[in-house]
Amino acid sequence: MNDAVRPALSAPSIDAAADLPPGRLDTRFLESLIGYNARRAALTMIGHALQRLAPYGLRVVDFSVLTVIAHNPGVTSRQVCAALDILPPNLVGLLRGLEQRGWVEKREHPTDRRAQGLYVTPAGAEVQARAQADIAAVEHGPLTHLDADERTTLIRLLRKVYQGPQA
Amino acid sequence: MNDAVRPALSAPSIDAAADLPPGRLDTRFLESLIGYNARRAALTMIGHALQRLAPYGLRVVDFSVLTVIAHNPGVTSRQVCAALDILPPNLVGLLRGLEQRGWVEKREHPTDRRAQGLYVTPAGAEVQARAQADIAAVEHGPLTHLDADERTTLIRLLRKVYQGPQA
DNA sequence: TATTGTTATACTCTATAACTATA
DNA sequence: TATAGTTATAGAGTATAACAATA
Repeated sequence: MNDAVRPALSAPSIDAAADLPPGRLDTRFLESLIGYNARRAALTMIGHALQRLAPYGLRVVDFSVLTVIAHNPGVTSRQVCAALDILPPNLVGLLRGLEQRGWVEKREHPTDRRAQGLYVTPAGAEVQARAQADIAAVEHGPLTHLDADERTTLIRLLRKVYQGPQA
Repeated sequence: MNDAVRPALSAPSIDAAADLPPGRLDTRFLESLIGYNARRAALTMIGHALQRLAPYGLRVVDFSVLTVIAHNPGVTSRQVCAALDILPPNLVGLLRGLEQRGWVEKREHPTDRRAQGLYVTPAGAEVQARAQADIAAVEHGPLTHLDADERTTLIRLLRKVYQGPQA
């Protein structure tokens, strides 16, 4: 997000949409698109999450990785990559950061000596649980501007978009 | 609904989520979030748009800029930046590309000699109109997995998320 | 021969500082 | 003093190629 979102003083648009408030541009086509609106809503909600995670020194991607490991003890790097759509080379640095803070540790995999099992430490589990509670609070809080039914409907429709009708 | 949050296990049990299909990870918390689902839906729809725009040599951001200019003749750079949340230095290259292809041109601003009015050329208007039709086709086509009512509801709820209840 | 984790690296996208010419 | 457009550049995010160890 950036701050360059101040409407300009005058609207030099000559003949654009006459039924729009003066000073505002006609962006109605873009605003009619699912992708455009979904992206803006995602950026808004991710911005809220960002603020809630900042006290823990976590970015959204760090929290996602930490959460997947916390909920799937012994998971491998490749599995985390597949679940979160992260490329393996880019996960290395993320894991290194979580390891250095003592929140994640690698142990040898029980059956495959190439792989490593990922686990959260007690400290990591604590941080993840608190962060998850904070994220859940903002998700169900007034910042979403949605009641419970609307949230349910919204998520159902979004899943339909990216998973198909069978979702 | 499904607000029950998974307990954070730190014990090294391999199969954490016994009620999940084997081989799949537990990502249920992330999947309960508006931001996560909105981002995935946005990436899906933007991917579709990407494919439709490729024949014109347009990326999504190029199409967005071209569309705003086409629908708002004489608009200034700063207004485009504000409308699309693009930082002014990053718009320069985008406009240069559209100018070099003969789709956009700058004229002097009628009242402010610092500014420039942006206009689409006839060729630019043609490309924009065709691209917009293609985008609209995929938007209302079977790839969205939504009927008209669902699309309307989805967009209304997404706007509520990022614009507030008054939207 | 294929896969896991890794390094190095390139490419893209986004953000900041600073300049010029106008207002 | 503030704003429009621009340059240069820094930083984050994302992508590909290739390697050693293991399957």
